[in-house]
Amino acid sequence: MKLLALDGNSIVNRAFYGIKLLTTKDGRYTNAIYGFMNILDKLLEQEQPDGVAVAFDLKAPTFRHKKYAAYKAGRKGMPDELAEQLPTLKKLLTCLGYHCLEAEGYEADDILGTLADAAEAGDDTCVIATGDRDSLQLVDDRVTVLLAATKMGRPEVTVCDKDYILEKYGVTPPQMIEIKALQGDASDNIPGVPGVGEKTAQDLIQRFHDIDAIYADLEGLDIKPGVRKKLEAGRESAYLSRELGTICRTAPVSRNLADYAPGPRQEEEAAALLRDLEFFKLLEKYGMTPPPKAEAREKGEPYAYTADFAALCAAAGGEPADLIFDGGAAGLCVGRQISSLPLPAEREDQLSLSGAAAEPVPADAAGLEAFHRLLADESRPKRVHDAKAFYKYALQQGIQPAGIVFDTALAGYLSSPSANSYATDRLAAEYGVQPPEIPADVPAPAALAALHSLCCTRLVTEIEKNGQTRLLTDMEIPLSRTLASMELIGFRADIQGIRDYGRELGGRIAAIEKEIYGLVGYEFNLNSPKQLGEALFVKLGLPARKKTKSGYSTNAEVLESLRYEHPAVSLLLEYRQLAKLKSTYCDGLEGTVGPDGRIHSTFNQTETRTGRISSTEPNLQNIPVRQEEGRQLRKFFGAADGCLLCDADYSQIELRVLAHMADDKAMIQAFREGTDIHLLTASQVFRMPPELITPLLRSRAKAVNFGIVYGIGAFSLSKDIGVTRAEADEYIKGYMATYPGVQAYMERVVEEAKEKGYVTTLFGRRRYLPELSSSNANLRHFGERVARNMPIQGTAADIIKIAMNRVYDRLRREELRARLILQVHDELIVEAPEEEAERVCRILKEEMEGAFQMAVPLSVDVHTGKTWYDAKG
DNA sequence: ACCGTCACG
DNA sequence: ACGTACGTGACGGTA
Repeated sequence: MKLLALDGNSIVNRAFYGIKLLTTKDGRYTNAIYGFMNILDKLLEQEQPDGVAVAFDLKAPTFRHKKYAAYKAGRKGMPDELAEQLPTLKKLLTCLGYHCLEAEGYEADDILGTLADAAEAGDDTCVIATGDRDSLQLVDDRVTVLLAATKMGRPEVTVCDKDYILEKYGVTPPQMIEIKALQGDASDNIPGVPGVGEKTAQDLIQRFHDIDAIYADLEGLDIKPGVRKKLEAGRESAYLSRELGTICRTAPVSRNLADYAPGPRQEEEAAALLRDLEFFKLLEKYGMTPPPKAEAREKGEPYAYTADFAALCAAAGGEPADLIFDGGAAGLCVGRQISSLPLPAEREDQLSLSGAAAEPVPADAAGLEAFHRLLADESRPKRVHDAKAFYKYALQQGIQPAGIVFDTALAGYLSSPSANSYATDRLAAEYGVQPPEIPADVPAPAALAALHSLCCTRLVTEIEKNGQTRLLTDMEIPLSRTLASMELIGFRADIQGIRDYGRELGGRIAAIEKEIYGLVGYEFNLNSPKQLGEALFVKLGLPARKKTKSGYSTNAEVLESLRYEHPAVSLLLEYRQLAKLKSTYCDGLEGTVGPDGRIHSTFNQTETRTGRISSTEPNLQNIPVRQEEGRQLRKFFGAADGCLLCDADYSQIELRVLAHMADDKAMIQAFREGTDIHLLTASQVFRMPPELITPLLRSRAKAVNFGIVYGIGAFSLSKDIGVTRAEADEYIKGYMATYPGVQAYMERVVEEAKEKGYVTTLFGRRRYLPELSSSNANLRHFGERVARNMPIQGTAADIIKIAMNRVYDRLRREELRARLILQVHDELIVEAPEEEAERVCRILKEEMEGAFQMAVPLSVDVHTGKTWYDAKG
C-alpha cells in the first residue's frame, strides 16, 4: 500500500501565492483551488499511489500545546481570498473520492505525522507532499517527503529521503527537531536559542546529536565560549522549542492506510462544482462533459446528420442557419439537421510549413455553390462563430456576404471581455449548454455546428439580458466585416527600403557596441539585462537606482538618470533605441510582407478588456512615431501607385468623452469654444493667466489630463513630470477644483462599480471588476483605477468602431475605390486613388466627427501623403 | 513560459 | 513598509 499524504494548508498556500488571482465571472476566487488540483494531478501521475489523504489544519480552543498556543497564534492568518476557497476545495476533493482529514486541535502536520507513523509501523509506504520543511523530521525508511519550493520564481520539487537529509544537514531525520530547537523558526514563532543560527545549530547537532547531550555537559563539550554563553541563557527556550517543533504522531485519524483508497466519485456533484468554478479543462479531463439531460432531448427531434450539404443549405431560411468553420470545413445546423462541407484550401495556406502541397479537397461543386448562395442571401439569417472569418472567406471568394445576425465569439466577448478563449466548447461549458447527443460517425464539423447552435440560443438570451444586443448587431458584427476587409487589403510596404534601413542600423549598432565594450573593458551580451547590470553597476560602479525581481533594473528611466555619470550610458541608450528598431521593426516587419508586397496584419476583435481592437503579426498599432529616428520607418509604409494615404485622427477623444460623461460644465465649455484644453488646465491649476503659461507648464497640465484618464496617483504623476509628490498632489487637487464635475463622476463611477461588480461604456460594453472586492489594497486600488479608466477608453473605442463602419459603408456606397486599411485607436488610414483623396478626406472628417453626438463636438484632423510619414500630421 | 524592456494610443 | 497610471504586442534572454 502506497499512501500519498498532502499537507493541504501548505500546498494550497503555495498554489494561492504562485498563481495570479483567478476568479469566476461573478467574482469568486478560484486560483488556489485551481493550483491545488494541478499539483494533485501531477503528484498522482508521478507517484501512482493506492491511497490519498489530504490533511488540513483545524485549530480549536483545545490546542495541542495549549500553554504555548500564543506562539502559534502569532502566525499570520490567511487572506480572505484564500480562506474563502478552502471549503470549496475540500468539497471538491471529497466529491472526487479523496479523503480530507482534519481533527480538532491538530494541525495538518500532526495528521501527516500520524500517517507516516502508521506507514512505518505497518508494511506501507508514505509519500508526504508539503511546502513545509518541518515535515522533514518524519522521513524514515518507508516515508519520503516531497518538498515543494519556489526557486527563482519557479516551482521546484525536492525528493527528501534519509540520504538526502544526511547529505544536506548531516543529521538523521529526528535530529531535524534538535536543530530546530536551537535554531528556532521565525515563521512558526519557535524561538530557539537566541543568537544561534542555521550553521551553529547544524554543527552542534552533527557533533553532539541532541540537545540533551549538549545540556548534559555544556561545560565539558568543545563549544566556543560565545556560543556556550548563548546556549546557557537559552536552555529553557531550547527545550520549549523542541516541544513546539515536534510533530505529534497520535492525531485521531485512522491508522489503517487501506481506508484511504479513493472512494467512488460523486460524478454529478463533482461536475457541478467544476462547472461552477469554471474549470472547464478539468471537467474535460475527468470526462465529465455530462450526457444530455432527458429534457434537452425531449425539446425536439434528435440531431440528424445529412450528407447532402447543398440540400440543407437550400432549406435554411425560416429559422437561422447556424454556421461554423472548423479546420478546413464548414459545419451547418438548421433546426435539428446537421451537415458539413470540406472547403477548398486558401491560397495563402498552400505555402504551409509541411512543404507538401495542400491535399486537393474533393470538390462538391453543388454544396459549395449552395453554401455561397446562403452566405450572400440577406433574407436568410445566419448565426456564426467568428464573423470576421466568414467575411474574409466570402470576400475572398468574391461573394458579398449578408444576413449574419449573430456571432457567438463576439457575444461571448461582450458578455465577458476578460475571458481568455471564446471557443465553442468553452462557451458551452461556461453557459451550461448541454452537449447534444450526436450519432457516432458524424463528421466533427457537423457535430460542432449542433453545439454552436445551442450556444447561439443561450447567448442570444444572455446578450439581450445584458442590454448588449444593439452593441453586437449594430457595432461589432458590422465591424467584423470592416476588419475582414482591412486584413485582406493590407498596407503596402517598401520591403527593400526596410531591408536597407535594417542594414544601416546594423552597421551603426555594431560600431556603438564596440565603443561600449571599449569603455567597459570587456565584451558581453548587451541584450542581456543580467550581464548589462553586472557591467554597469559592478564593473563601472554606477549607482543602482532600482531593482527588479531578478537583479538590477536597466530600463531607460534608470539609464537616463545615469546619463552623465559615465559615457557608456548614453551610448547604451542609443544602442537600445537602434537595436529595438532593427529587431522588432526592420527584421520583424520584413518577414511579414506578403507576396503582394503588402502587410496583412490580423486585427483581433475579442482581445482587449476595454473594447479596443488589437493588431498582431505584425502589430501595426505600435509603429514608432514619437522620435524622429524611428518615425523614419513610416516612410516605408506607403500608398499603392497612383494612390495617396488619407490619415485622420481624433483630437483628444478621451478627454472629450470624459467631459461628456462627467457632464463637467467647465470642460464642456472649453471644448465647445475650441479652447486649448491643456493650456486652460494649466492656467486654472497653476492659477496664472494663459499668456503666462510656459510650454513646460502646459506639458505638465497635459500630463495631469492624461493622469486623470488613467485614474491618477500623485506618486506616478510626480515621477512622470519630474516634480515632488507634494506638488503633484497640489496639481491634482487644483484639477479637481477646476473640474468638479470630473471629481464627482470619478467618485460615482467607482461607487457604482462596487455595487454592480462591473463598469460600462456609453454603449453598454462591460468590464467586470472582481478586484474591487479584494481585501488586498493594491489590487482593490487597481480595480478602482480601472473603473475610472475603462468607461472612458472603452467609450472612445466604441465611437471609433462606429466611425470605422460609417467610413467603410460610405466608401462603398459612393462607389469609391478607396479603402480603409488601418486603425490605430484614435486614427484611421484610408488608401485612396489620388483623384479620390480630397473627397475621402472630407468623408473621413464627416463620418468620424458625426459618429456620435455628445455634449462636446468631436474634432478630427486629416492629412494626406504618399507615405504614412508624410500623411501623419 | 516568463521577465524585462520598449514601441504605440 | 510597499508599490504606484490605463490599454496593448514583439523581441531577446533566461530558467
